[in-house]
Order: sequence, then C-alpha cells, then structure tokens
Amino acid sequence: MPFSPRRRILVTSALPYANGHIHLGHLVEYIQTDVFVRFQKLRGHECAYVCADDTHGTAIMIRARAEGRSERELIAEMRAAHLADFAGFQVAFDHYGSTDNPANRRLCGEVWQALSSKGLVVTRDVQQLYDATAGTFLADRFVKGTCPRCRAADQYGDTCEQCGATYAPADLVDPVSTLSGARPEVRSAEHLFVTIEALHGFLTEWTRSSGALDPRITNYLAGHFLGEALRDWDVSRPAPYFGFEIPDAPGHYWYVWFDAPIGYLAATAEWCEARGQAFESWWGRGSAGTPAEIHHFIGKDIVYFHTLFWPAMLEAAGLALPTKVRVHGFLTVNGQKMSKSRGTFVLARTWLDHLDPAALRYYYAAKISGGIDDLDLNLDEFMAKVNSDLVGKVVNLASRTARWLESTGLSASYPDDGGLFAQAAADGGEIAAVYEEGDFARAMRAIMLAADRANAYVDAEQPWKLAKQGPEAAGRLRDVASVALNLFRQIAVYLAPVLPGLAEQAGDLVGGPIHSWDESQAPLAGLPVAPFKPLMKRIEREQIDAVIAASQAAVAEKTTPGGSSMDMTPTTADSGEPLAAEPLAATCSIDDFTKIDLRVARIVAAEEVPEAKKLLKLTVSLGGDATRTVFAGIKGFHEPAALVGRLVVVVANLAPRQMKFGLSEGMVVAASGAGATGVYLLSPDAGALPGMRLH
RNA sequence: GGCGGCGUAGCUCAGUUGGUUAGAGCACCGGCUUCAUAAGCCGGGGGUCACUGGUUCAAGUCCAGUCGCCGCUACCA
Repeated sequence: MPFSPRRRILVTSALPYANGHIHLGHLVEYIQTDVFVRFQKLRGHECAYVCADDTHGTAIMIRARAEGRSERELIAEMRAAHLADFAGFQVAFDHYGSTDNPANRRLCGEVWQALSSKGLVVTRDVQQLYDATAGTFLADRFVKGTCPRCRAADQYGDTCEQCGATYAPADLVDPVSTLSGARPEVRSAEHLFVTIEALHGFLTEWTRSSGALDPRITNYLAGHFLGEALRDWDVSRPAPYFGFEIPDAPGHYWYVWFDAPIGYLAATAEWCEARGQAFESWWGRGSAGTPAEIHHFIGKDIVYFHTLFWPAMLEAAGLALPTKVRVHGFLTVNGQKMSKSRGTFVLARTWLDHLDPAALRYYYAAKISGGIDDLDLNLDEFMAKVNSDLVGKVVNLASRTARWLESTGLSASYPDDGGLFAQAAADGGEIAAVYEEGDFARAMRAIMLAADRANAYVDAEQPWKLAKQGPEAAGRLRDVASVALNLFRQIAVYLAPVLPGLAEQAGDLVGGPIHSWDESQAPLAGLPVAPFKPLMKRIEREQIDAVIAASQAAVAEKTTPGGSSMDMTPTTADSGEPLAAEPLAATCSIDDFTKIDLRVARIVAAEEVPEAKKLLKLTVSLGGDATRTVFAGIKGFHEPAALVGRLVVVVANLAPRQMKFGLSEGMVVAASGAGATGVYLLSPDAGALPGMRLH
C-alpha cells in the first residue's frame, strides 16, 4: 500500500443568496462539492466543507421592505429553508455560517485594514441620483428618463438605446425612479474604491502559473480583463444599505460582493473556534505543519470575482491563495434553460416531496466531468439511467444473493472468484484519481463496469440452481453469494461519496459502517449477513410528472393574483414576491390615467419574425376597418396560430415606435415579471367587443 | 447584432500530447435465464465524427471559413 500523506483540505461552495430558495441548478454545485468532500474524507484526509448564506445588499433590503419586516427576519427564515433543503439532499457542511455574523464583520475589518494600510483604498465622489421617497440612492438600472441627446423617452440611466449616447444618470431629462416613481435628485455621494490595478502584475502571474485555474479560464481573464488596466473596484455603498458599516468611514457600507467571499473566511473561523483549531493553519501563509489546500467550487457566472478580486484581496491581506478554483456550467433541463412555465424550474423542496435525492446525486455525478460546460438534466434519461444503473445493476446484486446468506453468513474465508475482487480493487486507484480531478462521470463509468462484471459472475455461477440442489451444493452456494455480496459492498465503498445512504445500508447488510476507501481493497469473510431490505426504489414516470406539475403549480400560485374563481380551497396567501420584484409606481391622477386609451382588440393575424428572438408581429383589429400592427415580446410563450381570433387589451394611443423589424403601433398588455419567465396576456370576459374602451 | 460556448450512433455523452477496422450507457432487434425491485447474461443492427478547405506520412483530434444549436445581452412600446 503506497504511503499517502494526510492532506488538509478546505472546500467551499459559492454562498447562496438569502433572497430565494435552493433549486436544482444550485444543487449541481452543492452536490458536486459534497461528493468531493466525502471522497476526501473517505480517503482519510482532513477535509472541511464550509459555506454560508449571503445575506447583504440592496435586493434583500428592498424585499424585506416590501414584505414589511426586518432584513434579519427575512434572512433567518431563508437560512432555515436553505439548511433544510441541503440536509434533504445529504449535502453535509462541516460549518454553515452567514455573512451577517460577527466573525464576518471582524474579518471584513481585517481585510479592509490590510487594503487601507497598503494604500489600496481611494475615495471618490460619485454623482448619483437619489430617491427621496424611497430614501435610497439609485443604481443606474433603477433610473429611467429621456435621453439628453435624442430626446427618446424611457431610457435607462447609463446609455440610450435609441441613439447610443452614453451619459450619467444625472444627465437624463425628466428622470424617474423605478422604485417609487418619484423624481430623483442629484446627490454627490462618496464611494470607496480598491485600486486593484496595483495588483495587476500579481494577478497576471497568479492566473497563469498558480495551477489554480483551467487554461480556458486563464485565457478568458487575459482576454477580457488583464489585457488592459484594471478599473478601480467600487466596494462601498452609501446608507441606507443592508450590510456592515465601514468602521473608518461612517455612513458607508461594504458592498455585498466585498463581504460575501470573506464569508468563506468567517465560516472557517467559526468552524475552527468550535473545534479549537487555529484559523491561521488554514488561511495563514507559511505556518507550521501541513499547509492547507483551498478548493473553491463556483459557477461560471462568478468567475472574475473569484479569480481577480478575491485573490487580490487575499494577497493584500497576506492570506493563503486558492489551490483550485473549480468552475462548472449551468443546469439545463431537457436541453433548455430551466423554465417556470414549463415546470422545469424545480425547487429542492419540490423534488424532495416526490423523488429520492440520491437519484439526483447519482445522475449529477454521472454527468459531471469537471469541465465548465453546461449540464443537461434529461428527465427521460434520468429515469432510465438511475433505474438501470442503481436498481438494475448495483442494488440488484445484493437483492439477488443476500437471502442465501441470512442464516449462514459469509463464507469463512473469501472464495476463489476468478480475480474479480482483486481486479475491482486494482481499479480503485484509477477511480480515486478521477474523483480527485472532479471527473465523477468517469468514476461512475468505471464503477458500473465493476457492477456489470459482478452480475455476469452471478449469471455464470447460477446460484439459484445451486439452491435447488440441496445440502451438497450448500457450500458452493454460500461461496458464490459471498463473492457477490463482497463485490456489492466494494461498489458501495466506491459510490459512498455520491450515495452515502446506500453505503450506510450496505454496511447494515454486511460488515458494518463504511469508514474508509481502503475497505474496497480487502474482501470480508465469516461475518453475519442481515436480512435483506430494499435499498432503493425504481423511479416511476408518475413521480417525474408530479414534480413538473408541482413546479408549474408553484409558479401559478405566485403569479396569479387572487387565485381563480374555480379555486374552491381557501387560498393560501399569495406570495409577495411579484410585488416586491416590481414595487408600485407613483400615484397617478385620474387625468393621468385617462390619457392612456386601453381598448379591447381582436388579433386578426399573427406571424413569426424569423430574425427576432422575442417578437411576434401581430395585426389587431379595433373593430371595423381599424387595424394596427403591433410587435409584441411574447415569442416562445404563444403560438402565432393559436393567437388568431383571440381578444386582448391594447394601449391604443401609444405613440408609434420604429422597431428593428418595422413600425409598432401600439402595445398588447400582458403580465410578467417577478423572475417568472412567462408572459400572460389579458383577456376580457365573454361579450366584450373589439373597440370597447377600458374605464 | 455583440460576447461566450458547443456541434461524435435515435438519446445522453467518452474519445488523453493528432497514430492501427471511432467507443460506452440507454433505446431498438434476436437469443438465453428466472435468483432478484418486469431485474440479469450473450449477441446484433446503427456513425461520410455538422460542412468545406488547409497543415501533416497520418486529423474526430490542429488552423481558417461556412452552416446550425445553446447561454448572456440587445430588439420586450
């Protein structure tokens, strides 16, 4: 047995934001991180998996305000939900903290101090619009107004989409806050910046030769950021802001992306404190003892935070740098982006209500190869693969042989198996190597190969015939079943990082709890065998359908105001999410309202605009000969053919607008937003006629 | 349109630094088996590796272009 030194490995997943529930997309990351951690522990290394809720920022503040409660109440509730979801999927953190904890405040201060003392913090005035009604500064995207150059209406605060002009939000003519509808005023606000350019040389070197990054990531960074001077990073926000106030800059708060990664440090610190360990032994540099490895698992959307800002902060603070930043892609379901309207936006909780979390863990493991490509959850394949691999091959191995050993136990010495156990034991090195690389897909393939060989062995030995031959074949029967059960347990060891539940059940069946990878290297003999209990159930089509249906229902519940009149059950309270996502506009007078002429119209023609991704070209009739051409952003949600003949509501006196594909002479009213991807057209009650005005 | 990614059997994917008749699982077809959660075993059909051109003794693998798809973004008035 080769000597393998005991490594010290700190592992993180990205901090989930306390503004929403965990869904199947999040789980791609947490499950793969958990598999990696369980693998390292099984190998006998000291490994800690730390994570935390990311709790600060404007979005949390606005949402809490809309729900009429404190931010801390909101994040406490979300934390409990997150923890329950993770536990359900057997994602086992060694410590789960919060960026709102004292440890994080302290460490933010320390990192800040280091940046300041190195002269990396500068103060600059930023001209920003302020919404006095909402009592907050407005980010560019929260301001709209008229372009100062071409007078186009309703442009965002940074650039004009009509003429391409760029300007400051304060330059807009008639600016409006999208939060309250109030007219914002220009205020000069002081912001604090980190002059990250001072670390440009370090970052170029680190991204290239530290070994922490995939070459593709290195190239991406070199091409997009490191090829020119790095811009100062704006790390403060003026009050009001839900976060930590900066100690030496009253009225200024650390921007959420400053304190979030420090949450990794804080969670480690809390974990260390609870175990009497030294924080410095993990994040310090050059301390005594085995140096720690630091592995960050992240999605491809937050690469530059983890590969530029974060190492820069660590470098400035004199802390250890990441050993590996492991980047993964996004989840698609049935080949497409998760969709609420298609029912493929599945919350962790919804899955747990209908399906075995272990099945998803296995499926993800079988598809994760350590690359940054997106991962597709094909539900048909999911069902076939889990049933075939886990139920048909692995579990079946125990299911078809354990019963013959209930009374006798395993053979007293391990019988001749033609070298099967030894072969699978030898494969253990390769399987471990690919686990280490994060190529779980390859590991699963190798393990299934062992399961195939084991089943072929059972088939060749035909123990069911031996069972019928009476006492003289009993010894042979016992041997064959002992081999099969040992091969099963060996596979359970290899799968233990992915399927901790199965490993536990395998231990219950024979041999006791599995603690070490080394248990795959030597067969068991002479031990009792417990009565066989079903280890895993087949996945039925109905369960999948139920998950989709429940996911669609969850969306309907959130986006249908007041529920429908056909709903006999007392409605559970509607979620405040849609409203929070788009707060009410400013009060308008009845005169203002009557300026808008809303009419019932009939769609008389609807056609695709092949080059447009979101637009359909509609011809609507207001009755008689009055028709209008309207481009509506509903492509993908409505089939053109199905729209023809249908009554809708249009804004009939809207100024015509020249769009890329033609002139649009009105607007079809539809509901959308709140993070939902659907677009819901409004229909009048039966009897309404085209041309009728809405009063 | 801009940026990024991808195009290998019906489906999901492997194919290591370019090197013998391109692989797996599922699905499908045929046979065997009946211990097992309609599970298992053996065999089979099926691919001009998107297309075109180039580099090379040799390309799925490198380069260029074309087409198609996906994601972010813009066109949601």
